[in-house]
Amino acid sequence: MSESVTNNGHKAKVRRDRKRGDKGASLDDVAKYAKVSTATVSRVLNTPDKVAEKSRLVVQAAIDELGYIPDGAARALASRHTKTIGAVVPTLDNAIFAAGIQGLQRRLKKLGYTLIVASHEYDLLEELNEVKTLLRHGVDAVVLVGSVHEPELLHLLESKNVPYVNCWAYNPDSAQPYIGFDNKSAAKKLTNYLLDLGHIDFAVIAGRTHNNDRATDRLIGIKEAISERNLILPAEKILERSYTIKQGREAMRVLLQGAILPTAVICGNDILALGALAECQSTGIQVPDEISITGFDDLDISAQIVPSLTTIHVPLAEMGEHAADFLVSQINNETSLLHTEINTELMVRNTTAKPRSKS
Amino acid sequence: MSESVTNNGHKAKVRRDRKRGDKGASLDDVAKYAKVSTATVSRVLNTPDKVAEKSRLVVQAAIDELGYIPDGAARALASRHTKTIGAVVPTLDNAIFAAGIQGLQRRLKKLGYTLIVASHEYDLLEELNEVKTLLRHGVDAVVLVGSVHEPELLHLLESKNVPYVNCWAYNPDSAQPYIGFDNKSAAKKLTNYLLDLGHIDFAVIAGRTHNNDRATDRLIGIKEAISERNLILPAEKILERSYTIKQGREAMRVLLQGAILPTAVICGNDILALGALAECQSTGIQVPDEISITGFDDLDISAQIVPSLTTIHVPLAEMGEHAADFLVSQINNETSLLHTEINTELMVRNTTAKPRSKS
DNA sequence: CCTGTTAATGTAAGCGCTTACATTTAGATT
DNA sequence: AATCTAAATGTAAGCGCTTACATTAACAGG
Repeated sequence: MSESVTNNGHKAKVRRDRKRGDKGASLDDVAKYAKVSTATVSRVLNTPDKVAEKSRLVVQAAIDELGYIPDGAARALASRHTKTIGAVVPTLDNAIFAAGIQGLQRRLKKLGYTLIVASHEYDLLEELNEVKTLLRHGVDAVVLVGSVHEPELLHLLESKNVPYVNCWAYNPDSAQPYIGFDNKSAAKKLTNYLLDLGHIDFAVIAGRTHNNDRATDRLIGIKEAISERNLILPAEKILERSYTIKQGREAMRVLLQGAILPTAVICGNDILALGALAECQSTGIQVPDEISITGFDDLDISAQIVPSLTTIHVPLAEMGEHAADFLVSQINNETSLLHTEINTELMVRNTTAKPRSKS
Repeated sequence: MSESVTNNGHKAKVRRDRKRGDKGASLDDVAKYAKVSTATVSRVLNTPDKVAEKSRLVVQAAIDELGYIPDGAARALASRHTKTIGAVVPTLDNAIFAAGIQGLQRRLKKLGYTLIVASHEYDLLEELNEVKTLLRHGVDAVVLVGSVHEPELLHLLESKNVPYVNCWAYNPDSAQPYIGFDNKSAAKKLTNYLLDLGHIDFAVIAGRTHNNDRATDRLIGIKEAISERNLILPAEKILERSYTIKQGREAMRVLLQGAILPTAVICGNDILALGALAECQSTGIQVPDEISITGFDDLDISAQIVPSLTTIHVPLAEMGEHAADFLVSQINNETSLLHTEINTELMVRNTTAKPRSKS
């Protein structure tokens, strides 16, 4: 007897740690329990209407009884899809991305998909890396932000046949899918409103435009609107800053030290505008009496703050939902519109007014 | 000839859509290309030091050449782990969660893990569902928010042997792992500061406490501090609101209509405080001269706004990083501290002052 | 030159599912 | 009752990896 112990001991040790048992039941277990084939169990999971009601009930009972949870990896390997979609955004720190993601996620959940979000901190190479990671995880589709990416990124996606869509921007002339809004024309709309009020002396606190088409387009829109009225926006009145309140304040501080004060300060987004506003408040500058300030994005806080912020409203949740629908239909090989424009709206509030009369 | 066309046509049609080819190269392809076995390729991917440098180079070249990207599903199925971690938070709309997630994600990325975030909108059943979804996707570990969950949730996690940790709260007496901060004592610290200033008439705009241990603990801390000074906080001076600026404003409006005005309004978080502040500003009430206001969380904006907000600072990124480390060490069966407290800090700023002198 | 030892590599058995195809069953039609 | 058709179910071959174990190579010591 004692001799066999050694051997058995060895055998027993083999493969003990990674056996089912700590994990739950498998589809096989369910099949046995319900006395049907694995195929039938799989069918009640995936195509219940192809199964007779009687056996569907038996199987369902077995599933509940055993607390069976399907193994996503096995399912993905066999079916070639993960029911997972990836999104790569610049950052989650900015509410504008968080809001879009929220809408995307909500819709995706309804459609039976899970979202994986990654951020690249405004680094295009990092964006590419994140997409590779997502691909490694087998995402069925990808949502991207804006139109500027590493060339390799789209090649990769296309060569792997993974659907994708660009969001937060809009370009109907592109061969790539877009679901978003026209940053340039929205910025133009805003600027024209200010021009119509009679403003002439502008300053801009723009977001960083490097590798950021949204920030770039907004700035272009502003410039275009101004030059179309034959007015001039001096280069030194255009400040580029990162999207933080602190930077917004700092930029406004710089502006207030200038020889000639602007009557209107157009900010790249609400965060910068909130910073600019705060700086005015702490310096005792009256907004909008002395200076008008505008934002872009319409954050929740923008409508509530005093004075409330004139800005551009963007229905981001809606955008996310459209993106979800688009991608899922792509996955299912259905046809869908390549370009969907989300409409922006100018929200006129209390940080803007006619320019102070020249004294 | 023409007769065979029919048959071939049929055969050819079978399995055309879902073959590799649209997908990239497989590990087998790499092995063939490099003239080594699949095992060797797998080893250079997972345990490169177990492979001779010579063949490692050859394999690496093959991988680059073919643009090989491993199939996560297959890898997960064979290895029993997905290199994926799930987080279920109440919402991403609240910057406090976004910030913690950011820290978590950053660290996880460094450790070679991918984060999947889900939100449950303060619905415990939904939280359970999300965890189930995560489990279906095979996450290796889960991060949870707070200490109140469906009982089934923890059973599930434990029965599947999936490591988890509660964050954004702290309970050293629990048998469950916690990485977070003590909401109650932080709130107490804040309240004591106000008491030390001489405040007597308090009002509280709390977050919804139902199923929310963080909001509950904060409220308890406030109450305790006040009653320890033998003062009274009337029930009608405690308002519960959702975490939105709008609700904060509305609550403050209610408070301002009361017969006897509070000299200090303690808010459940910065969002509510910002709303309360906005309402005061629009009503012409001076903060902090007439009313002191406090928040909790220390959002970026809170330090920049005018007047800047007195609040509790919480190093959320740090918390996320600790959570990442903890979970990964759990996955690797290393031992680690069950409880890690993240220290909060009282940020005294400009929305608080001594109470107005009674006239 | 042989043997022992270790390092490197290869072989092949799954991991837990899905699904094409085969088979059985049930129901309809004559 | 015999035949046909469609619905339900079963069988079993993978999906693309990892890894235990087997085999071979490399090299040291005698």
